Amino acid sequence: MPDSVALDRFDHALLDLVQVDNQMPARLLADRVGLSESAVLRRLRRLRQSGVIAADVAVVDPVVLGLPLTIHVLVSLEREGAMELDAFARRLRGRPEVRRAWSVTGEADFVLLLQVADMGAYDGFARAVFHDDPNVRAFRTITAMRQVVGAGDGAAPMRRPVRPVTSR
Amino acid sequence: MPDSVALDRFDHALLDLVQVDNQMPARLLADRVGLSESAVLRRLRRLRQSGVIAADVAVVDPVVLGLPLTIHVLVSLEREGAMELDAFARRLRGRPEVRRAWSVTGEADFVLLLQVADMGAYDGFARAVFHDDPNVRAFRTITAMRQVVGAGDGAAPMRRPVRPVTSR
DNA sequence: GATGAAAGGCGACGGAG
DNA sequence: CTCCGTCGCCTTTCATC
Repeated sequence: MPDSVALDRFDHALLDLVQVDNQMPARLLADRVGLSESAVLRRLRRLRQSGVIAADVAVVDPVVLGLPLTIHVLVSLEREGAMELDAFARRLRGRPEVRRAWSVTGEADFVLLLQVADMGAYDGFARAVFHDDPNVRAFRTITAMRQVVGAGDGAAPMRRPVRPVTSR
Repeated sequence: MPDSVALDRFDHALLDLVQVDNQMPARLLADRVGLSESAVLRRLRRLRQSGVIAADVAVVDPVVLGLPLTIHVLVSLEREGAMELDAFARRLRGRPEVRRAWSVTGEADFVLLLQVADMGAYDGFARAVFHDDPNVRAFRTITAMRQVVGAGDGAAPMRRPVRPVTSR
C-alpha cells in the first residue's frame, strides 16, 4: 500500500474502460490504451491494491428485480445531535429499500435514494421509518420518472431491455 | 433473450455475492451457495445474458481521484415541455461532474448527483449549467457531509483508506 | 429441463533478459 | 517492457437424474 498514488494518462484510460466493463481481457485493454498486456495487468493490480479501484461489482438492473420505482427523499430531523443522526443512519442501513443515503447540510438532514416495487411499498417504508420515528420532523418525496444520466445503479450502460422477473 | 426470467434462491444468493465482488472465483461462490462450480457458472451466464446482471464494472473511489465533494442539486425549469426537458438532459450528459441525474416529479424537475473537486469547481459548473441557461428557473444545492448507506459509487464496501492522488 | 464431474483452452501471473 | 513458462479459472462435453 503506497503512501500516495500518481495516475498518468494510461491509468486514466484504463479506469475509463474498466468502469464500463471490468471483465474485458487485458489483451483488449492493452490494444485500446497502447500498452503491453503485462503493463496493463500490473497497472490494474496497483490500482486495486492502492484503493483507486475500490471494488469490482456486478450491476443488477432494479427493474428486472421488480423494483422499478426510484424515489428520492429529503428528511429533516427534530434534534440534529450526533447521536440522533447516527441512530437514524443505523436504522436506514437496516432497510433494503435504501440504496444510498447521505447526511447533508442545508434544507434537510438526510438525502435518501430508494428503490421500491411500487407506491404501496414506499408507503410501508415511510410509515415504518418516518411516521413511527418521533425524531423525524418532516420528509419530502421526489419520485423519479426516468434516469437521464448514468444507467442503472452503476455508471455502466444497460445491455438490453428485459422483462420483469418472477421470483419463485 | 428469454421472454421472462425466473429467479430462485440460488440466483438471489449469487446476485448478493456478485454485487459485492464479481471477481470471486466460481469455486468459492459454489461453496457459499451450496452448488457445484458448473451450476454457478451456468447460472451467472444466464443472469448476464438475460440482462438481470446489466453490467460488470470497477468502482473507482471519487475521493482518490480528487473529487471528494458530493453535491445534490434540485433544478426547476421555466418551461417543462418535452423538448426543454430533453435539451437540459442532453446538456447534463455533456458534463463530467454529473454522475447521475433524474427527471422527477414534484417540487423540482431534475435531481442531480454531482462529484466535484471543491466548491470552486461547483461554482464553475453552476455558472455554466444553471446561470447561463435562461430556462433554469431555480436550483437548490445540498452538500453531502458523509455517505451513510452504500459506499462509493457502487453498492460495494470500500477496501481501505487511501491518500489523494496527483495526476501527472 | 436441471445438476455435477472431467478434459481442454484461454487468460493471468511471475521470473528472466 | 517483452518474452516465456506455469498455474488457475472458465468453457465445453458428458453422464445422470
